[in-house]
Amino acid sequence: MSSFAAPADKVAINPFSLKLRRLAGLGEQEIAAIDALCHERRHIAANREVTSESAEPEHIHVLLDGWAARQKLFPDGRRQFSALLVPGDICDVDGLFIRRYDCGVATLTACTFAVISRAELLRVINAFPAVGHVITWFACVENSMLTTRMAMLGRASARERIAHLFCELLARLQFVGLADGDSTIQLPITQETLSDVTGLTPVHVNRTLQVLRANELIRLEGHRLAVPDPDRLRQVSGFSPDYLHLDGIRQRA
Amino acid sequence: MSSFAAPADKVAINPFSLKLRRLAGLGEQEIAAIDALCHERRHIAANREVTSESAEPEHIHVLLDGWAARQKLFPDGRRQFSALLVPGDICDVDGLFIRRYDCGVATLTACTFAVISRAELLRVINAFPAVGHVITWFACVENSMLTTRMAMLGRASARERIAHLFCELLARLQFVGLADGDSTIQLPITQETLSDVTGLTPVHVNRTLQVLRANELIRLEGHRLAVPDPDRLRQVSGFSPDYLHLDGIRQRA
DNA sequence: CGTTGGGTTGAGATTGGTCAAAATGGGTGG
DNA sequence: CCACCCATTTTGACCAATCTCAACCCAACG
Repeated sequence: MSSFAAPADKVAINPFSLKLRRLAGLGEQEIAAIDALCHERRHIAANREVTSESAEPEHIHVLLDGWAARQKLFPDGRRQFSALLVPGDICDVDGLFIRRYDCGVATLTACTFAVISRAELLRVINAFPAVGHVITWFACVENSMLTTRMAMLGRASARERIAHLFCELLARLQFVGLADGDSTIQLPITQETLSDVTGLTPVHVNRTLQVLRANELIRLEGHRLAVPDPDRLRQVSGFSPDYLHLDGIRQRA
Repeated sequence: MSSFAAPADKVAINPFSLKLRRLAGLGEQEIAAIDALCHERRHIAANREVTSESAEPEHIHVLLDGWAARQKLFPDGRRQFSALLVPGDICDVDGLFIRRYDCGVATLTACTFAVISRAELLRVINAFPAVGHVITWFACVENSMLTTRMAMLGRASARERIAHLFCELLARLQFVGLADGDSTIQLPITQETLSDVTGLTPVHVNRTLQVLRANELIRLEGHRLAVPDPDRLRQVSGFSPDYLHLDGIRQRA
C-alpha cells in the first residue's frame, strides 16, 4: 500500500516533471515534449518485478508514486539492491541503448509508473539534443550514486551504511517534496529491504537500528523515520549530498 | 612501470579505437571525428591523481596504456576503488555533464592518456548525434559494471569477489587484445590495490589468494595471472560476462 | 650492503552472520 | 468486537569470516 495520499494521476505536477524543471535546464518546449511522452500510466502491486533481466526493452519506466528498487539476484537466492527508487526516479534509462538488462526492477510498495516508449523517446532526443544530454546526465548521476553506495558497502560499518542511507533518502525525498518538515519521511519498507540495500542481514539491520535509536540519531516507528539532528546523522555517516547532484546538469557553455 | 611493450604512441591501432570500432556501431566519418579529438597525449607516473574531486572538468581522459582506478577516499584514509581502468577505458565520461567529480582517478602504473577537450567533444556530439548515443551507452555500461561489483561487495565472499574480479579482467583485457592466450594476463597491481577494489584488507586478500592458488583456480606469480580452467573460475565466482556488454551498443532501429 | 616496498605468517579480537524461537501488530473474516 | 493469521520485528546463543596488529621475509634497487 502506498503511503502517499493522492493517486499520482491527480497530482498537480508529478515528481518527475518537478525534477526535470529543477535540474535539467531545459526550455519549455523540450519539457513539453517529454511531458507528452509520459501519458501512459501503469499500476503495479507491491513485490512484483517491473522489468526482468532479459529481452530487448521497449519501454522506459518513470516512478511516479510508491517505492521500488533495482535488484541483482544470485542464482542461490542472495539479493542485492543497487538503488532504491522513489517518486521522480527513472527506473531503467539504460534500456535506451542496452540490449539486455542485467539487473531487474522490483516494486517495494504498490507503484504507479509512467511508461515511455523507447522509440518515441529516441525521436524526441533526435529532435532536441538537449534532451539527450539530460538523459546522459541522469545516467552519470546514477553512476555517481552507485559509486558512493559502493564505497559504503566496501568500507563502511553497518552503522555508517544505514545512517548514510537515511541521510540520502532524506535529501532525495525532500527534493521532490515528499519530506515532512526537514527531517521526517515516510519509509514504507521493511528491515529486510534495508538489509538488501546495505548488504547486511535483516537481523543485523535490526540490531543496528536499535543502536541508532538508543543514540537518539533516529526515531523510527511504524513506517515513519524522524531524524532529530540531521547534522549529527550526517557526521556519523560521512554523508555529503554532493554526489546526488541536486544542483542540476552542468551547462554546456 | 607499465608492463606493456610498446609505448602507446606507437601502437598501430589504439585500444580505444579498437573498442569504438567493435562496440559503437559508428560510421567511418564519426570514428574519424572522434579520432581527431584524441591527438593530445599525457603521460603520468604511477600513484598519481589524474583528476581530483573538484573544479569544473574541462578535459576527458581516455586510458591508452597502463592501469588506473576510480577511487573514493574517506576523510579518515579508508579508500574504495569503484573501477579498475585498463587500456581503452574512458576515465571520466561524467565530466561532460557533471559540475564536480565526486570520485577521483588515480594511476596504478605509469599511464598514457588521450586528453579530449570537453568543448570539442560536445561539438562533435552536436554534429553527430550517434556519438552522443555512444557516450550515453558507455555511461550505461559503467552503470552495469558498478551494479555488478556492488552486488559482489554486498553479498559475495572474499573468495567470490576476487575470483569474479579476475574473470572480469580476463574478459576485458582479452577484448582489447591484452591477454596472452585466452587465460593469462599481466596484472601490474599490488594486493593492496586488489583489497581496495574488493573491499577487503590486504592481509585477507593475501590469504584468499593463497586458497585460490591451493585450489589450482589461479596461478599468480610476479605480475602474471594465469587461469588454468577459466570455466571453473567463472563457476566459483558466478561470473557471466553479460554485464560487460561486449556485444556492443543496441541499434536504434 | 642497507633500504624499501610488497608479500606472508601468526595470534587474537570483532563485526556481523546463522539459526531458531518469541513477541508484536496490522488486517481479515466471523 | 474478537480471534486468528501472517508478516515483520525482536531476542538469544553461538559461530565464522574477516580484521587488526605486529613481526618477518624477500627481492629489487640504489
